[in-house]
Amino acid sequence: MGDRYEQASEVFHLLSHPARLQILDELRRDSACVCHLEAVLDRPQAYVSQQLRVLREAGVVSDERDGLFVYYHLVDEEVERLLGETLGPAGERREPAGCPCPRCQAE
Amino acid sequence: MGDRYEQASEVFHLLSHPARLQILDELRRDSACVCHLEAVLDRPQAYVSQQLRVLREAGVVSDERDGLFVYYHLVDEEVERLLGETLGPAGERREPAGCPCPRCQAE
DNA sequence: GTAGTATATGCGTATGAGTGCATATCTCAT
DNA sequence: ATGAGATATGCACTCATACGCATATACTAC
Repeated sequence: MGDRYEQASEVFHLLSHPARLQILDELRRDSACVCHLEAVLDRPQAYVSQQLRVLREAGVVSDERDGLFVYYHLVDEEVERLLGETLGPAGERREPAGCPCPRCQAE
Repeated sequence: MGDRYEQASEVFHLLSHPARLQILDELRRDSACVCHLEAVLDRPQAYVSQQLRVLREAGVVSDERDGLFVYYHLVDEEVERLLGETLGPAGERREPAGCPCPRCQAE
């Protein structure tokens, strides 16, 4: 079937967006809560949540609640390889100022 | 700068489209004329030409005229690697019925 | 020149994606 | 139960994109 290309194009569509790309790049370093991503991207919380929803519904990230915070993980290996191909190896985890989650507070 | 993600997302955007993806997949097997792609995709000529323009203006394919026919080549190595990553190794070149170019006519 | 074939371009339209904003939901603490 | 912080959802608006179609251009043969 030709919808092999349909399927593949959907994966690329997820990556064809700067904010989503940055989120995924951050998540491949380490899982992170929404407030962490909000601080790194410097975008409103609702905006980050919406992009996370797109990624979640596509199945490339998973969410895990811990008290007030929700931690997101990158779970798609193909996406991880594609990120490595175009962005190079994952960098260091950054601890942005203004993120209240316990992980970022433990400087 | 953060527009590293901007740049990368543009590459992914090109690939986030079934028809363009199929064109690029065909071109990584071998260069091909428009009528070849038109036959493989089973789409109107104008449609194929428009997608080729997008790819050409993005610099991932080049065009080379030979008489009546224009042959397109895949020239972007990163795109070639990304295609290999998600579509697997390139398959055999197909010679579709209904393509008048000399290459396809030499069965 | 004309005719015919291959390819490119321009334009109109409709559908969907991206984004902002208000608000709802969940959880914990008091 | 109330309040506060973290996250999710719903809705509306705008703008880009995909696509179809008519037409223009480029080349060849006669």
